[in-house]
Amino acid sequence: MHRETLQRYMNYLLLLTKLKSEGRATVTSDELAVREGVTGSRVRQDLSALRILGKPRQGYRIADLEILISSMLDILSAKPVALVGIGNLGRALVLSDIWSHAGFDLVALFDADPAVIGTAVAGIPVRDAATMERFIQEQGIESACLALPADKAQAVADRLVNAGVRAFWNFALIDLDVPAGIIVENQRLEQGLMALSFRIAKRNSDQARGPQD
Amino acid sequence: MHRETLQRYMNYLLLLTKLKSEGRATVTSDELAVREGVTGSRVRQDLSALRILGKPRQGYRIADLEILISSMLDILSAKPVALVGIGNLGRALVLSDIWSHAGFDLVALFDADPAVIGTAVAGIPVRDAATMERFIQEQGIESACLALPADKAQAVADRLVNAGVRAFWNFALIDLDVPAGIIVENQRLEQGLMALSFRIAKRNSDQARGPQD
DNA sequence: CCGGTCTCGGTACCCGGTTATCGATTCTAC
DNA sequence: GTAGAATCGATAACCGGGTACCGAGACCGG
Ligand SMILES: NC(=O)c1ccc[n+]([C@@H]2O[C@H](COP(=O)([O-])OP(=O)(O)OC[C@H]3O[C@@H](n4cnc5c(N)ncnc54)[C@H](O)[C@@H]3O)[C@@H](O)[C@H]2O)c1
Ligand SMILES: NC(=O)c1ccc[n+]([C@@H]2O[C@H](COP(=O)([O-])OP(=O)(O)OC[C@H]3O[C@@H](n4cnc5c(N)ncnc54)[C@H](O)[C@@H]3O)[C@@H](O)[C@H]2O)c1
Repeated sequence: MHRETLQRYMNYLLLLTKLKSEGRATVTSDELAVREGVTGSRVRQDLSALRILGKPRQGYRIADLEILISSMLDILSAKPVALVGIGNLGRALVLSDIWSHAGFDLVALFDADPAVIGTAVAGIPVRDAATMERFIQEQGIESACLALPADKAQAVADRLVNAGVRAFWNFALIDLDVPAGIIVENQRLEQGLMALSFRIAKRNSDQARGPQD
Repeated sequence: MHRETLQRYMNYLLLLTKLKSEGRATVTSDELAVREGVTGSRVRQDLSALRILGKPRQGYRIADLEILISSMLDILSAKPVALVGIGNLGRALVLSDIWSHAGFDLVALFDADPAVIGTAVAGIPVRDAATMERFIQEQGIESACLALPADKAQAVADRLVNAGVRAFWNFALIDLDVPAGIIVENQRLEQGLMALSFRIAKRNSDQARGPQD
């Protein structure tokens, strides 16, 4: 599955949550389509691929969509995850509620700074990074989020792989070198900002040329 | 231009910076290709679209690539930008060095909390959000980053649009409603985490079925 | 100097994502 | 009950990004 498609599914889910909170029980393909900038046709094909059936003149049942899309993304499972690096970024991530939304359960925080070890963030204690391997192994944690300086990330990742971690959400500005089979999802905030820059440049040049429609 | 293509250009740029720091002066299309998981053909077409010429048996001059890709993304320009919401996330963004890499110059910070107003982060003073409009107008700032709670984001965005802001980098978990022509680039960290969840589920099911190759 | 090899530039083709279209089904209105 | 509108499901057509391929230029070794 391509990234665009995956992103569409995620956006459907985000939108469904909103619709449900408004009391809606069903939704049509065209409604989902306009929010995504695609046609109803595309939406119907997306849902069809998940074996989701709708009813003519009624649409799709929101509850069905939520369950099926969620299970495809495997975000119902509460996979335990650890976060290493309780700086500004780490703290913001801990305090956000994205973990449960994406099927993770944030169960452990680690840092190397004595000033933060022993404190708690969002009720989760910050442990000494020196004790990391043991805790990870004992708890069977297979996912980790890295929010620490680029020059520390590779060494920490190596230790975590040894302890059994098989998937990383990496914020450090470095390409991690990991064994085959280990997943690294890099979160490069730079890219969002560069994309914004490009869109600004494009809009400005389009307006300078004058709208063509 | 599609998002995938844009992302490829950005990755070329990131990689070029690294190569240059290693003392390299030229790079071949195949070298750039393997890092991106595409063929040399695709890279040559990408570069050809930017009117970048290489030399047979030598490759492309890294300096040329950097300048042309950078200018396409318009990241040489140092556009002034303001950041609103100096919480954990805002602080992490201020302290990162992504702004200059993406063609922006972070010139102003705003918050509503008296406890942080008057302090400074990375040498930039935090101003009272009440004085936001005036400063934005006087400085001619047209870009803003929103790192504040979802229920405050729309009101702040409205005020900023009135003051002249025409592009947003939005971290609040809400779909901003803005006039036509105003750009909103949403940074949804949830998506990265959901993508990780999906990749984990896919790997696990693939392994269960056994490698097919 | 010359064949061999490497890599670029351009072209043709392919594939899959997207849209368009049409028949089938269900609900509403009278 | 029937006409009409709305919406789904399926299929076909379209389009553009990606790949394969080939000829041309550049460097190397002998
Ligand atoms: N584009 C992006 O993805 C992006 C954006 C912002 C920041 N970042 C990066 O995220 C990282 C964290 O940012 P931040 O503002 O929170 O930085 P920070 O300095 O505030 O936090 C880093 C934390 O990591 C801890 N740490 C250092 N070495 C460690 C180790 N070996 N084991 C465990 N913990 C260790 C430190 O004690 C500190 O608490 C930085 O590398 C920054 O460059 C990336
Ligand atoms: N997926 C994501 O994109 C993602 C991830 C993490 C956090 N977030 C969001 O980012 C936002 C900030 O996160 P955080 O951890 O820094 O929160 P935070 O509470 O630490 O910081 C919010 C800051 O905004 C300030 N603020 C509130 N109202 C304001 C106003 N009207 N004008 C100016 N400033 C105002 C507060 O004083 C505070 O300093 C939150 O909304 C959070 O949900 C999003």
